[in-house]
Amino acid sequence: MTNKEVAELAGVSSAAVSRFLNGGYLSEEKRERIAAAIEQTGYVPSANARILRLKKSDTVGIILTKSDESTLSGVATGLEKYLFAAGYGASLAYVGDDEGADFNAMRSMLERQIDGIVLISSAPVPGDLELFERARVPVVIVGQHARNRNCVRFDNFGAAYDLASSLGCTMESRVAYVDAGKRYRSFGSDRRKGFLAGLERAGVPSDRITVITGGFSVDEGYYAVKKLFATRNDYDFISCATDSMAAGAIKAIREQSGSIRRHKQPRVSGFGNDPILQAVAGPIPTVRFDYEECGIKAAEMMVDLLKGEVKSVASMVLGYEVVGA
Amino acid sequence: MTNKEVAELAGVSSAAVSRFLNGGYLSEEKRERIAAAIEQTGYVPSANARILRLKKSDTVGIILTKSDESTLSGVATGLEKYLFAAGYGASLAYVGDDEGADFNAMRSMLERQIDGIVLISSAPVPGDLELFERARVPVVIVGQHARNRNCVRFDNFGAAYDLASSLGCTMESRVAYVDAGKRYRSFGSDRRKGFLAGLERAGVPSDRITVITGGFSVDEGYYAVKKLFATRNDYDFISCATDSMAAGAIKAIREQSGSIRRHKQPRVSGFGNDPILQAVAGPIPTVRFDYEECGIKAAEMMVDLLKGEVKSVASMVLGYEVVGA
DNA sequence: TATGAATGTGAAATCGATTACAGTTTCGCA
DNA sequence: TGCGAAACTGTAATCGATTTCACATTCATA
Repeated sequence: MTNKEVAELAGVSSAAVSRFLNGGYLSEEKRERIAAAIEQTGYVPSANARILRLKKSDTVGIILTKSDESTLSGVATGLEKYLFAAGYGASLAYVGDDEGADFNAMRSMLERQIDGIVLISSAPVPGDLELFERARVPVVIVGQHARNRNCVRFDNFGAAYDLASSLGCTMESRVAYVDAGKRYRSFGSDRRKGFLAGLERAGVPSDRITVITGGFSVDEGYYAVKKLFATRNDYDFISCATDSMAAGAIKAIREQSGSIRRHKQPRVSGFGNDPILQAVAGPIPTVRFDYEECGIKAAEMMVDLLKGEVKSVASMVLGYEVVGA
Repeated sequence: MTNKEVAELAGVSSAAVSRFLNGGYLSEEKRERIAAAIEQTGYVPSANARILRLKKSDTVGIILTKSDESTLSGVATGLEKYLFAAGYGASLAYVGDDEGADFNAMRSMLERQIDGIVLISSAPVPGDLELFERARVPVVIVGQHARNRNCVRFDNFGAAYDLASSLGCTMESRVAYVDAGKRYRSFGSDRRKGFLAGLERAGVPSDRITVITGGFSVDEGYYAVKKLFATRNDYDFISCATDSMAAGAIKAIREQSGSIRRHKQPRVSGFGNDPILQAVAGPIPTVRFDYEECGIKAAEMMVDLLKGEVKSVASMVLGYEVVGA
C-alpha cells in the first residue's frame, strides 16, 4: 500500500495522509477517515522514500566487531535504549573478524544514509573512516582510544593498576601475568601496563614477575598456564587479562596441583566479572565494567553530535570497580 | 554526491553511471572515465533511492530478542555469514524485553523494505506477525516451535532426555530439576519434559524427583537451590535448565557442604556447554548446541523462501551433543 | 552489399513520501 | 461589516537510482 492509495480510499490528497502521520493542519473529519483507511489497508509508509526526500534517516548505525567474544554486546543494549528514547533508530551490524567485513558494513550503512555511526570494537580502528568524514557523518568509537576522534572507553590501565595493588602482593611474591594476544592489543596493552605498574608500586621486584602471552579464550588461557608450569610452578599469583583466561588458568592449576600437590595454590585473578566464574571459583579478584553505561554514554555523545550542539572531539574514559579482592 | 553529479563530471548520462555499477552495455572508455569520477568524488550511491525504485532491498531483517542473555547471539553470526555469501545484506535489531520493543523493531524493518525477516528469541512469538503476512514478507522463527510457520530450533526435548539418561541415575537416586522461569517457557518446558521422561526411562520413581523453578541466571539458580536445601539436602543429582543456573547451584552446594559436610555431594548438570563453567567445575554433564549452524540453517531457509523456490512451511529441528557425562 | 544481431547511448518515466506554495474557508475582533 | 490571522486543502516539484524505449553504431555472415 502506498500513500496515494490510502489517500484515494479516504477521499483526500496524499498531502493530507502525510500530514496525518507527521502533523500539520488537518480537520478532525479527514483525520478519522484517514485513520480508518490506514487501519483497513494495513498501510506501512516507506522509510526509503522518506529518507530519500528528507536526506536524513534519524538512524544511527552501530557496527559491533566481535573480535573478542560477545563481551561488548552489552554496549549495544545501552546504546539502542538511549537512542530510541531520544527519538532515533538504530541499525546494528554484527560483523566477524573476516577480512573487510567491517568495511562492507560501514559502506552499507553509509549507503542507507545513517546519520551517525558508532564503532564498537577492541580491534584496531579501521582506516576507512574517511568515508564518513567525506559524508560528514559523525563517528563515535567505543572500546579504545583513537587520536582526534570521539571515543568512549574504559580505564583499563587504572583498573589493572588498582587490581594489582589490591591483590596483596609483597616483595616476596612471585607473579605471572597472562597477557591477551596481539589481536586484543587495544585493551590488552593497557591492562598489562597498568598491572605491571601496580605490581611495581606494591614493591614486587621485576625479576619475580613473568609475563606470558595467552589469547582471549578459556583454552588459550589454559595452554598458556600449562606451558608456564613446564618451567616452574611456585607462583603466588597468576593474573589474567580476561575472566575466560582465568578460568583456563584455574583448570591448569587444578591439574597441576593434582599431580604434584606440593606448592601452595597460586591465587588467580581475572578481568570482566563473569558471573559463572565468580559463582563457581569465586570470590576471585576481577574488574567489573558497566557495559550498558558505556553504551549510554556513547549514545549521549552521538546525540550531541547529531544535534550539532557539540563539534569538538571528546574522549571519555569510564570507571570500573574492582571486585572479589 | 549523486549519480547525476558523477555523470556530469565524467561527461556521460546518469544511465551510464548506473550501468557502470550494475552492469550493462558500456564502452571501455566511459567505464574508465566514470571510475575516475567516482574515485575523485567519493561517490556513495543511495540505497534508499535504489530500494524505492526496485521495491526490494536484498536485505534480511534479524530481530534478536535478548530475553535469555546473549546465548542466541551466536545464531546471528551464522545467519549474517550465510546471507552475505548468498548476496544478501542483513540488518540486525537487538531488542530488550521492554514492552513493545520487538513490535517497534518489526515495524521499522518493514518500513525499510526488508525482503525477509528472522526472529531469534526464546520469548513467546509475538502475535504481530500478520504485519509481515500482509506485506508478503517471509518469516523464519528461530529458537522455538510455531505452528504453521517456518522455524528452526533445537531438539531441547531430545537433548534433555538423553542427558537425563546418561547421568547414571538409578531407582534409588534422588533427583532435583531446576526449571527455567516462566519467561523462558519456550525451551524451558521442552527441557523439563524431556528430562523427566529420561528419568522415567532410567527408572527413577517420580516420588524421588523434585522440580523447582529457577529463572535463568546464576543468581536465580543459586537462590533456588538454597531454598531447595532448606527442606532436605540428600540429593544425588541437581540438574539445571541452563549452565548459568548450574553455576549458581554449584555455589549453593559448596556453601551447604561447607557447613554440614555430611552427605555426599550431589552431581550437577547444566545445559549449554559454557566454556568457563566446564573449565572451572568440569567435567559436568551438559548439552552443546551449535548456534552458528542454527543460524546457517535459518539463513538457508530464508534464502529458499526469498528465491521463491519453496513455499511450504518447514519446521527444522537441529541436533545436539551431550558432553561431560 | 545487405541484413539482422549485438552493442552502445541518453532522455524521460518511475518508485513513495514530503512540503513549498497558492488557494479557500473560517474565525475573532474592531 | 470588514479585515487580517489562523485553519485547512490540494497540486506539483523534489529526493536519487533504475530501466524502458527509441535510436545509433558496429559487427558478422549470407
